[in-house]
Amino acid sequence: MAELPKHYDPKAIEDKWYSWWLEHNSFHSDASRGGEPYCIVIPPPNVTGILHMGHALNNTIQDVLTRWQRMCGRNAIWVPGTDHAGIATQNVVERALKKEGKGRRDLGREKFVERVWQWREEYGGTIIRQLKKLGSACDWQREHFTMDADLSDAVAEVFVRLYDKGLIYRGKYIINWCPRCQTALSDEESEHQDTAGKLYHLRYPVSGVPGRQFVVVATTRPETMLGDTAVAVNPADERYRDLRAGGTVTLPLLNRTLQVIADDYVDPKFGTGVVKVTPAHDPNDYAMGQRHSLPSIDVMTDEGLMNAEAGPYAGLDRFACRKQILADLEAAGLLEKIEDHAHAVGHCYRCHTVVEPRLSPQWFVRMKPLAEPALAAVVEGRIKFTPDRWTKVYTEWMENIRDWCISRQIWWGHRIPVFYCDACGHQWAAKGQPQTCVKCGAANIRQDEDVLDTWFSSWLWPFSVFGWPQQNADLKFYYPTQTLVTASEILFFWVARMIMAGCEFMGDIPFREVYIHGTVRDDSGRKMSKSLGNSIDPVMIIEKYSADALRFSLIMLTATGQDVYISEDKFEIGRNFGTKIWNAARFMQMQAEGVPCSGDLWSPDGGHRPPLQLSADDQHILAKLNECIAACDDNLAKFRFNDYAKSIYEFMWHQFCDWYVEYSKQVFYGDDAARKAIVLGVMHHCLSSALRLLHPLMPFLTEELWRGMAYNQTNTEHRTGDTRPASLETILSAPWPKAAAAATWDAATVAHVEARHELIGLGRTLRADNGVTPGQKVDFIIKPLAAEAVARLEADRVNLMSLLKAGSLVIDPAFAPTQAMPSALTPLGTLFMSLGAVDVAAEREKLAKQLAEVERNSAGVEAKLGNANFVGRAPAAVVEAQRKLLAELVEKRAKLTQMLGQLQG
RNA sequence: GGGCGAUUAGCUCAAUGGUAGAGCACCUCGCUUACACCGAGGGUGUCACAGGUUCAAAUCCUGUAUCGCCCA
Repeated sequence: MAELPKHYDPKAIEDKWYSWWLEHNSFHSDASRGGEPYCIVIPPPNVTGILHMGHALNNTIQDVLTRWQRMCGRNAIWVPGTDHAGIATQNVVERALKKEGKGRRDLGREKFVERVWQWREEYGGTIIRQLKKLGSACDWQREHFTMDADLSDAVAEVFVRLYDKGLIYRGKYIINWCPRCQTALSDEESEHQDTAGKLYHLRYPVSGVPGRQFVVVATTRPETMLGDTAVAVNPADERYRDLRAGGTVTLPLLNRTLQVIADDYVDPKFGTGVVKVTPAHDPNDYAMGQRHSLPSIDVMTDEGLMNAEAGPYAGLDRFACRKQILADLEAAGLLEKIEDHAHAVGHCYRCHTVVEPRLSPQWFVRMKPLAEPALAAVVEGRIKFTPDRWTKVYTEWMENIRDWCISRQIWWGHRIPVFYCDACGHQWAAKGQPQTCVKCGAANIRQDEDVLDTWFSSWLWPFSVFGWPQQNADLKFYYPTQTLVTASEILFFWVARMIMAGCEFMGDIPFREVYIHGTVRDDSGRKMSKSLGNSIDPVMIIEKYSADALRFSLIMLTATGQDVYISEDKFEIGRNFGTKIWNAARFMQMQAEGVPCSGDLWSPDGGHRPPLQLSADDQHILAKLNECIAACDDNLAKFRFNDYAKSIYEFMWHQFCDWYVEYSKQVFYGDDAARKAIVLGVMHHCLSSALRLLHPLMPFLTEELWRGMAYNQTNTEHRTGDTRPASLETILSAPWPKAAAAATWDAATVAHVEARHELIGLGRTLRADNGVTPGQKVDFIIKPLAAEAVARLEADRVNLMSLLKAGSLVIDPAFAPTQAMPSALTPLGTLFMSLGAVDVAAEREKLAKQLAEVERNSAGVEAKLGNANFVGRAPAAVVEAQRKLLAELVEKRAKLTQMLGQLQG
């Protein structure tokens, strides 16, 4: 191939390979191919969505898992799609209509829904395009949308089943109402925000009780007083015995007579011990209303304006009404006081409008019976959460689960499949579009106006995407799926409900493991959000740094399950790493000219062919590669993605580039052709393995180099146990490297190389400490520790001289310095640096400092070993390690003392 | 009010009872024919605080403080 350019240019490459993968259907999985399935279903992003960093992280993780498992030989599939995001999408289209001066009611239901579909056709593909930019290896042939006909059929099927089972009911309850979206929300969709509010103490006039002119009630929402139908006290509260005996309490402003009730719910210690009761606007008050048969008066309209029940306040906005009421009460001398009061106020999760608790007829799912098996699945360990702490959060929620409000007063979504007969009053649920009443046959039937919560389709996702309720081969093969990757925000919304749906409709869990990652935050810890203006656009990062860099950096920074703090400069990590690998490959390419070696000389079981003479450094890098493979396997299996990224980073950058490439230069600059071929072979083995290990994380760069280095033609490894035809054409289907079973290296040799690296490091420190510039050559002498080290060090001579930039190197067991020389104790012996003039005082100071350190350490170890309890109770291996350490320290101490003595003399 | 996290180098985080580490940032030197998106060298951290368990605690237990999240 042509020589690689000096800098990796991802722009030219990422789109090219993604198109190639799509053209060759590389991401497609087919159940009929068999094998062991590995399946992930994507958390479907909103069709209105645009990619943010949370998506980037979430989808990178799924992509890593899918690509990894595919390379391991499993029949891996990642099923993509979007959800119809009922409220959000309707909002978007309504905003567009508003610009035309129209509302949805001007169009009518049918035309409006048409208009939404139109919008979806035009703009709904944005996030999918962005996922592709990111490199997501989704099986796009199986892309689904929750409003598609087959998924809609699943929704209707589920509704009818639950309805017929009595698990869906309609009733008038207090629900969370968003006056802006004009629909009910589920409890989960009402987000509580801590708010610095006020507690208003209101005086309600009392008559018929001697000595009592009024009672004082406290409220955070004074406007709801217009709907009060009672005041309540605790039955044990002696203070209000007189009031309960027969007084009359009048609601100010409206002059309504209020009942006085006694209920255990009332906390005598809160405020005055008297509370106002507004059954139509507060869940607790509603419960009291039920217990005491109180009337409920709804005082607001759908828009959050006061209605006719509010008398003179009718037509006012609820917050304007609050102001007016306070002013009027004040004027009447009925406002006792206002206190600061911090409380949590519900906000609409879509538009952030303050939610109004309101009595309203809605559809609900009875959750208890569904929750039981779903709870058991997790408690019994059939589904495992990572990190484990989410198990408890899940358990708590499931044990205290409340019924799910599933009806929404919007038009975009699955219309509730309940029909009413106006002739006989019959009500029933059915799929399709019945024309007549199933009971009396009358034709004047109508369908419920409401649509279902979007999550009512999402909770079916793990099986609806495979065609359920149809029973087919896909469903059988892929379900249950393996891994679900998600953020904690939707644990209740989605994860818990999917488990319930899986258990109920499939009779089996939807996935075996759930990995919950953290939230992406800016570098000062704030959640990234459009309104804060602190979000970093992943697409911009891809443009600037490449998708590979975005992916690598994000994963590198994400500690398991912890939140991620990012700023733009963090993406340099991935970009720089990509360039580093690119240049290592370039170096190999330059050296390969005229060297008769290409491709991979190793088979996956660790044996190499033909038999090769491996140098100490060859063995060392192979051992490090083996460690790296094992670390990647282990970390990926445990969802420790950052450690997986770090394993490859450390291997490629520090082991391969810093040491092995530097070692190889001596071989390539020499004239031993056989040695060159072996070194090049080792390098190819390392690079082709590392590229595969890295592929799940940096798919584009690794594909480019896989082919650029011709591994698609020369790599001879074959996957074992894979049902697919072995293909090396794309790295995507190349076999995952295997840690060698039988080592091809000698442990003592590997340890020697480690020790030599340490020696070189110490030598470089000597140079730097003594002001020797990097280019300047200087003479070194090694006094080896043991006789056996001499031969090894002699063999290392060229390498040592090169890496130490030595003018000369003497290896002499009998060496005794005749003058002051900078020196260092290394694991292989004492290293001396020969300089004309030496700052003796500075050298002594340095040695004295080292000696003090060694003495401090050895004293500590000696104390430990002198402690009978330690020797008696600590594990033998720990004690042994301490003994060995002490021996080393003692020897070091002797050496340092001797060297200090020599300096003195 | 209840629950869950976090608190380790300037920043972001590892260390899973046995001598506290990495990346980034920063400083010094170097454009040595893979790479300046680079190389070499440079870390004196009351492991938030206070008790306890243990031969041994950043790690386990109990409390306290601060910050964050979830649920009422």
